[in-house]
Amino acid sequence: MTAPTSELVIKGHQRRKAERPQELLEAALDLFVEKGLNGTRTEEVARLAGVSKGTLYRYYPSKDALFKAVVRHYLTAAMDEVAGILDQYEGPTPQLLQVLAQTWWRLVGDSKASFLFVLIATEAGTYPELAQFYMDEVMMPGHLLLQKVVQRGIDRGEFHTTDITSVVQALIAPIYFVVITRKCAQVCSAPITLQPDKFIATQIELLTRGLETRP
Amino acid sequence: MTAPTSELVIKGHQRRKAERPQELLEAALDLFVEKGLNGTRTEEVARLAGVSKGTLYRYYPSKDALFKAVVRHYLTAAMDEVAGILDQYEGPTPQLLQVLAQTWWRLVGDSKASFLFVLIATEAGTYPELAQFYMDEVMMPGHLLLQKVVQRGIDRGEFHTTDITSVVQALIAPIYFVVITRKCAQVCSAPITLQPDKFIATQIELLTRGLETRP
Amino acid sequence: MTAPTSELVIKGHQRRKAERPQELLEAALDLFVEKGLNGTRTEEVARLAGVSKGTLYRYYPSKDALFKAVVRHYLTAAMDEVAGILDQYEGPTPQLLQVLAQTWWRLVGDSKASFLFVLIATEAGTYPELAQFYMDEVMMPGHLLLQKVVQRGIDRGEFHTTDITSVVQALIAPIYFVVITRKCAQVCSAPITLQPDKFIATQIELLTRGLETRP
Amino acid sequence: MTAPTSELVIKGHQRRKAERPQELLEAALDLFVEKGLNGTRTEEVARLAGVSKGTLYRYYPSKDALFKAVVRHYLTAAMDEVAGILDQYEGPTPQLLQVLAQTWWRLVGDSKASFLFVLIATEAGTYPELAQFYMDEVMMPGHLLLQKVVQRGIDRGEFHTTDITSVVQALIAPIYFVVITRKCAQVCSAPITLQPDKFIATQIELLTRGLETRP
DNA sequence: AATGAATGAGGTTTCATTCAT
DNA sequence: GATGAATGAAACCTCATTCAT
Repeated sequence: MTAPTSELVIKGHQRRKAERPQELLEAALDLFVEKGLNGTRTEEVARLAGVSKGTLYRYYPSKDALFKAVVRHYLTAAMDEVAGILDQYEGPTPQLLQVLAQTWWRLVGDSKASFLFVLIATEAGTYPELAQFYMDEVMMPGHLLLQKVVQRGIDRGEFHTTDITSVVQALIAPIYFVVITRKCAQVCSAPITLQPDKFIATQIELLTRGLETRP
Repeated sequence: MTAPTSELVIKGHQRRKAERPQELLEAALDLFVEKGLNGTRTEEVARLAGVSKGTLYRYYPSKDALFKAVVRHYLTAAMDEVAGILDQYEGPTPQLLQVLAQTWWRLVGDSKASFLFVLIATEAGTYPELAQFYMDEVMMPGHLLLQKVVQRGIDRGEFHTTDITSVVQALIAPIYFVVITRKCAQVCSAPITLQPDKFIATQIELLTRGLETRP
Repeated sequence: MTAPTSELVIKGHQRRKAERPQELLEAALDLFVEKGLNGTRTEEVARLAGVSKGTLYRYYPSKDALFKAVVRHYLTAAMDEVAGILDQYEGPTPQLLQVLAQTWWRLVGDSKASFLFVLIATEAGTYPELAQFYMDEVMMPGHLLLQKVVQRGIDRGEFHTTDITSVVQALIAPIYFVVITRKCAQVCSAPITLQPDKFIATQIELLTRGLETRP
Repeated sequence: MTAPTSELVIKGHQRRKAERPQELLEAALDLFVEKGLNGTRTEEVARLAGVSKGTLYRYYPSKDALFKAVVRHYLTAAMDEVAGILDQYEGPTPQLLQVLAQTWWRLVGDSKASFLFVLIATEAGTYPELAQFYMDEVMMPGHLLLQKVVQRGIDRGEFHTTDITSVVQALIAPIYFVVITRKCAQVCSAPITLQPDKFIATQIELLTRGLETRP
């Protein structure tokens, strides 16, 4: 029989407080994905998280800050995890690519957060600072990561010399497609039905096959 | 020697008036693409078109109506033209697909209007009626059209039996990619440089080759 | 019988429009004086001017801009007029000082606008930019003007050599007193009753007498 | 050798607690003077005093109450001390006036608290109850006190018969000037430099000389 | 028909005050 | 008693839409 740790005795206000940021980020992600950045009202985020307007502003001092926190929480963290795999992996690059893609898909692609990828494209004009933030924190690191992977394959003689940019594009393109298609299907009677797992698997297979050096 | 038609004598005020709707739609498209639906102010549309707010509302009684008119003008018309090709075309389906894709690309894909395709995904939550309108007027007809084409290829024995939905998806995916990438490049220092013509050509080639029946 | 000038035919919207800025500035001055800068709500200014919130913002894009316009309209203009007298005056400096003081009193001191002089002292911490604006546009020019006058008296041998700053202070001090006393009297049962005309006349007399060179 | 009084054993928490009200009043005065009543946030007062918001509200149940406490602590107490001098003083009235003025200046005029005198003028409209409180607790007693002094001088044949109100005004006017000038100098590049001690001394000298009966 | 002045609902953000811990 | 999380009434400001001229 052990004494309760300090964590276990937290309850009421304290317990709520510890969970607030997470709850608010979840609510914000849901609404940003559903209604866009401009279309989401801060009060609605608060209500969805079960708190009042004022509480939201206690944790995130502005809508911009809230968006940045959402991006950091749902994307940057995942990017770092994916990058960590690259540093430690020892095996052949085609397999590495598979692992990276699957990890990314599991962490981001297969969740609402993936919609942030498209969101920024339409809201960039209204929120230029956030667009730049997104580019700096997510897009640039992502591209650098993918470039390193492809370069690794070329250096090890596993990939034939090719245009690295094209490969990066080919890796990103299906993401946009899945994201947008999924969103359209939610909003209205969808003419398209998509099986994301199957779709993404096919894309990766095509790509890695195309990249491999052949006798 | 022919008498001047009524069209030819229109000038000055009259001429301006006849061009107003067109100029307003151009301005609206520019701004919707740049700032999104929610982020575009009607006054700015009017100013960009060189008229006053009141004049805008004389032609289009609301922002929603303006958006619908933009969609009809830039997308529905193009869709009809593409559909017209299908009805008249007599040759082999692979060539038909090429012609359709090129026509669509020339009319829509290679212009600002293509961004509407992505725009609706982020604004759908805020303007559900417009989202439904877009689905009914653009997306559904587009898919039906493409399905008819693929079915035609199968019926004529030119395409091997396949999942029609997959083909439609494969035709649409590169569009999203080009649109989003182009937008990101406008807003900030883009890590990606894209040559749309080359990109789209490659995609179509891959697709049609994959669809052909082989010995 | 003359044709009506274009001014006379202005009516309705147009007529109102021409008067709006003036009416808004009057309302703003009234409320700034009554409740301070921070205590005045923009909506109240609009209502007092007989218009809606939106109309206020059509003419003055922010509360700060409104305050600056009030200062320019009620103080800067008066300062310029006072300065104009200095440039043209040819007579003895003691008389010039009398004329300047009386003019200033008539234009500013004897109106609500004089309270702006004190207002800025308490609101400076909350609106530092406006405080600086006030210093640059009103206080500095005022002091320079007064310094020039005193210097003129010394140069012409009418005033004995003295500390110019002290004279400027002595000219300004009674203004503050009158302004604050008047305000206190408005708010509550005043223990002080003030006759501004008599008070200011006495102050000026004392000052000019003290400045004159004597045999 | 004396037993330790209860005061001497208070320390740590106890000692802190006993000083809380004083520390809170100091913080409140600092901020009221810097930012005005409306511009000061209660949380900032608490933070400057080194306690939490809740603690502030434990001692002073509202912002109004806090302001009243500040006024009582910094002004009413000083007024009482000054009034005490009047009751005990036996010497000639001109000297009494000098002592009173110097005492007041040392206790209030030469400290931040003197700014409260001007503060109320701009905030009166927003906080009418506080304005009335200030009038009742500070201004009225002050005027009555001064009136009594002047009356004493007249009754004893030391002052020539004169308008008592004018004397009271003449005593108060330089206070306003010093307070406002000092504040302006803090906020921005001040065109005026003031030596308060010298200024106030000159004022008093002028006044007392003017009041004395002459042969 | 064209203009742009006017409106007011609604959005983001602040802050005095309360109260569970 | 002390804390600071939570509240929600306002405050500033925007902008789609109307309508007198």
